[in-house]
Amino acid sequence: MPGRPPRRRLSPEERRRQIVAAAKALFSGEGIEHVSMRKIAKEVGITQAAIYQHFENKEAILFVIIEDFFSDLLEALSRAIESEAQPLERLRRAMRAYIDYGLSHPEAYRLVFMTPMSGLVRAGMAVPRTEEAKARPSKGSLAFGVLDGAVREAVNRGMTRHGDTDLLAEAIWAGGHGIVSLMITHNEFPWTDPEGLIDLEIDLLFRGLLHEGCPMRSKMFPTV
Amino acid sequence: MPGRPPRRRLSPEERRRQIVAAAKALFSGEGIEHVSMRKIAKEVGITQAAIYQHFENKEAILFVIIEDFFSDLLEALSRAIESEAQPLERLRRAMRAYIDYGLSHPEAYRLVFMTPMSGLVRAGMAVPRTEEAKARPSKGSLAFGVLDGAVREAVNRGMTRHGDTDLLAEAIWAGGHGIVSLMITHNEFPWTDPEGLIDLEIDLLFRGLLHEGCPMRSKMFPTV
DNA sequence: ACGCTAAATAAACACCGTTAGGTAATTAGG
DNA sequence: CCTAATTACCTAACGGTGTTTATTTAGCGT
Repeated sequence: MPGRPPRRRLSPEERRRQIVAAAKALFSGEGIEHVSMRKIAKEVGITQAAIYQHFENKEAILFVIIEDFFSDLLEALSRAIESEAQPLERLRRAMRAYIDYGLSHPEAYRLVFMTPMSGLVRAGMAVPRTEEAKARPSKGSLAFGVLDGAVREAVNRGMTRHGDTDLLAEAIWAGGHGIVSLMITHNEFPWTDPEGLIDLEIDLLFRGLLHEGCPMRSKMFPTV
Repeated sequence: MPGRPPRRRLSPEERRRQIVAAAKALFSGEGIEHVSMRKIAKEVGITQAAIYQHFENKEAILFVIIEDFFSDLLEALSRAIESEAQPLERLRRAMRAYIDYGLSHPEAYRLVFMTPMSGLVRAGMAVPRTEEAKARPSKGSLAFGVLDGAVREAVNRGMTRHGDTDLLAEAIWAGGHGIVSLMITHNEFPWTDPEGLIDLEIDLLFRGLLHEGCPMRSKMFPTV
């Protein structure tokens, strides 16, 4: 009978890489719920307890995944707007890129934006408004900054109906998030037209549901 | 030493009520993650295994909670629009009621609308479009129907920029969901003005981000 | 070649959802 | 009223989870 394979010692850096890689694989494969320390360890070829030599706990592994998520998101957003000068089109492309990125990374998106306290706060996404975030901006806050910046451009040029940039950026973000979140959670829902829904959501946020001049009682822009 | 307290047998109906009540209490108290069969059982005063006499599994308990959630949501939406005739104001009130209800039941909302496959599909919310849902509408599909109906009124009266009622209802829903979902998950996020954000989101969906006549390249309403 | 550091291990803890099988309380039938 | 059937409930266990402790041992520096 073969004795168990000889214990191999790897450099901490290499093992960390392996562990994160295995976690990511299980992650996007079977979904966040089914990523366990034991499965990660088996994938890597070590015992579950060995992981704790390299990560304080499970959260610490997920934290790395979250950071990578924000890093890739930032790159996707930046690439989406880089070759465009018109502010509104920049904003539209940023939203579209955000939605596309979210929908193509559903498990990570769920972890970051749909799990209490896992993403934003801990990864320090926190809109670049706090002093701390302004000093050492995280990839997350930079990602939000892309959206925020696009909105700011439009506001500064007097293109918008409303002037509070911060509030507008949050509202725009919420709209995009609503689409991503809903389609991820209920991907079996009988959506009439997913692609059309995305376009309509963006258009609604930009142009509104109503015909121009259609009167409506509204707290922010009372017409009636 | 006192022998263990005598075993008390209750009627299945009464026990079911107790179990669901205990689950709901733990639910909104400690959050969905920390609701376990053992804790429910301890709260009720029975052993964990006894629960399986009344519910097939944990999901079955959550299912009852989901049904109640939809039932209460439907009532909240109905009450919000009952004394209003103007279509747009009915729609606005329905959205506001949806958001308020979600934010005041964060744990249940998370379970229903932010957990894969738990809510809509299984509770049969499924927009009242499928034949099955039209025949025996669930509380969930009726709740969506309130939103759907309000949108339909506005569309029928030619008040809207776009004519696809189904798509519009989904987009409006996504917008409201975005707010609720984001504020629930990131309730520690430095929102500049939560109340203002809700109003702005609704106004954005109705009136749009842009000044009237502000040109923008758009897939749905090209102006440039 | 030796000794030290630390990566890896084995074993255990407390928790989870769920199941099998035995006990006993309630109820139906005679 | 006594018996028999039903079934609510319990005890014990299984395999899973994250994590901790004590121990072994690989690999590097002297």
